[in-house]
Amino acid sequence: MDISDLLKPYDPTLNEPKILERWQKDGAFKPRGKGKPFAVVFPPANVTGVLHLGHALTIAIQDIIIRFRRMQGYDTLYIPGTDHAAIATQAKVEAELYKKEKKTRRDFSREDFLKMVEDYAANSQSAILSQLRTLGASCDWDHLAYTLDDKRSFTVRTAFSRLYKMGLIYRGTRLVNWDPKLQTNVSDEEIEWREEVTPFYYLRYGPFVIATARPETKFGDKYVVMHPKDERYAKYKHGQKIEVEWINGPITATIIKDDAVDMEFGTGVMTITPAHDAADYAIAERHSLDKDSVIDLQGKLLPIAGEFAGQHISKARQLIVAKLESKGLVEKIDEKYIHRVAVNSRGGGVIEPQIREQWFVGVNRPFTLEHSEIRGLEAGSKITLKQLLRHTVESGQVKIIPEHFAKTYFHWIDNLEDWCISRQIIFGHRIPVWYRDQEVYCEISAPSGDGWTQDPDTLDTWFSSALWTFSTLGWPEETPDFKKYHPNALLETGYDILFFWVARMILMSGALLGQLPFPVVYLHGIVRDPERQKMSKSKGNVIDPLDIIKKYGTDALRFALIYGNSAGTDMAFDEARVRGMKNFANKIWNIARFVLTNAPDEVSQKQSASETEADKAILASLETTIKLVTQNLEDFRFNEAAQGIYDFIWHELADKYLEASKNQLKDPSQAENTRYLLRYCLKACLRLLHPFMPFITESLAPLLGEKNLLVESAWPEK
RNA sequence: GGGCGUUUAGCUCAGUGGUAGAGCACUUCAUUUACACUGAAGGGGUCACAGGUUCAAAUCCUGUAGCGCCCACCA
Repeated sequence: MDISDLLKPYDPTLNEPKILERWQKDGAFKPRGKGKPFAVVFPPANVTGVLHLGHALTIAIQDIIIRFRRMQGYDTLYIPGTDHAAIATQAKVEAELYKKEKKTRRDFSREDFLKMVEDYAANSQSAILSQLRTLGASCDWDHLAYTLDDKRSFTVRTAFSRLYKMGLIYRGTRLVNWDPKLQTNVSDEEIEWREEVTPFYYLRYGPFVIATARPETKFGDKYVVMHPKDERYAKYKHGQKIEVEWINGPITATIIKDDAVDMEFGTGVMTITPAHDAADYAIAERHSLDKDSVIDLQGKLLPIAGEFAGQHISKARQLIVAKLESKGLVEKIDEKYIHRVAVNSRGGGVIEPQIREQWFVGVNRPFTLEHSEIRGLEAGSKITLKQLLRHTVESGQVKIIPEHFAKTYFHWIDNLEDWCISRQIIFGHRIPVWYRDQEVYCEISAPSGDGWTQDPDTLDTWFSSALWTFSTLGWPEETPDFKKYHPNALLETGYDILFFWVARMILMSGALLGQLPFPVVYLHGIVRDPERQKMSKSKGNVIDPLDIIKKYGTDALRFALIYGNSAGTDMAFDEARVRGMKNFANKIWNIARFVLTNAPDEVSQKQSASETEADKAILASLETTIKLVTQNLEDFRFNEAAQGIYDFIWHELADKYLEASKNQLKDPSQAENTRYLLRYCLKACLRLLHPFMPFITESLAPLLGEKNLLVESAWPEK
């Protein structure tokens, strides 16, 4: 390429693919093997679909950091990867299957269905990787990882069995969030609450009136609960038994006094359904009450419902209310009650809590930290995961940016319950536990001998992504990669997965390695649509980064996402801003045309005697800009770094110095030094701008005599 | 119910103690001589409101209001 190729205006769509090829051919993103290690993982993208603008922001920030540090001489490693996203992916395939062929997963064998999900995941993965490249992510593709590939699966089994032996993973029976649609349970974090207007029934229950939004669950209600201090019911004693006429005839009810009851709400009296409601379950636990199931795993009523047994709860409600009315048990109905319904946010159905035996990570169980590089936690000390999670952030060893998210993090820890990690879906890591009669065997691989059966459940997808900072580096092998790049240099991700992912990485790294996964967490905000709505397929407001790139180029998109956005703050996506940044790219292109036309060859520096005021001013301004950009990048203020380089290039170099140079070039005593400075400033700008706009800078660099790829060049010092 | 954030120019947002900023939009001039995806000049804000601290507050403190998010077992 030479100056005649600098057609006008700048066309990123022609230019960017060529640059991608050059980086690719050169292996430019591999760690150089010398310098201080600096590793960053790309948050493994779900193979449920393609990348969105949020990923583009992630890549823009991470790639700026990586390119900046690489130029500074660090041994950078940027690890790309994808996440199998267990439930979300399986739900998606099931939904498409039903839409296309009206079939469900139960119409196929486990193997055949799994094959379909895996094909879907593989397709999606190749699309994602191509997008990562298009967005300019300078990842080392040799380190590509997938949460469900063989190496990662081995890491997962190792982690599971070690945590099991440490007493941190246990099997327990308790109330879990059951999704009857997907036939699996999900963790508390995966639940989304939706408000719904529903009738609220006031029912006569012996001498009391109880209120409920869900009469279909009330068959087994044999405990009636009230607050111990409620004067209205003082004459009833805890444990007292009374006979009441109920849906299917008389039952014996027991009075329970518990201060969980809100005296102000409803009538101040309630009956409980411990097997299908978390609050009721907690009361039943406190008083050792029976927890009879009323609903089966498909959402149908059990024999306890008498004549209604076998009916689906969604259909049974009206019939039950009709019967209650015929028996005169309905006091009144409030038609406008607002009820909160729990829904599986991973494409599932309405949650129906069920008592089930599941696998948990116990966050309050003391364990011995065998090895520790975490300050304040001695090797051999006994702590709980909760304490570990709190300590790492509280002690400042994991610094969260912006700082206020640390408060959110602590708040979450304080309310944290054991993490339910087993799922009843088939796409994911099979739990490495085998049973034979009463024997339980937990190891990395199956036991020898006959008669063993493996636990049919799979793991929560976040279990494998929690290991990501080291599963990608070869752990449990003590690989050179692992020794060099763990802890990672920092973690960069969206604040929306602080609990799902960030906290659990701290947990796994601490418990298994006695290390922090990273010293810094930089959280970015959510990219919203121009009306500030969250983008989602169902709303139809998703903006595809590839469409934007086609119109304005990757450089412009990256710069627009960075410019004017601060850590942890949501942004409303504004196409006009991207257009503005495309203009900026064009500006640089034209600066280069001017410089190359007027100073086509390398010039050596003239002595300062011939320096003009403009010369001095531009050099001083360049020096300030280098300091400013460097400092802001080191302090994670990407927006200010971007603004600094933008202002210098456009308003100092172009608007002032280029204009001044037009006269200076006519003066023989100044011409040579001016040519030198034009080239010098532009070259410095290309380097400073490279992390932000890697494509246009890389393509201009050779025209100015840069011998090496800009990716591999040194960061400007002065 | 608990927690967190936010309110700055028409729009989208930076700015955290020292004379109010950017991008887009707008007005006037310049008409192609690196760039019209341009240049020069300019208009536009009592920085939500009320108190307080300070020589000095958009910035720190207290309170109020609007908006938003997260967490939570009101049946």
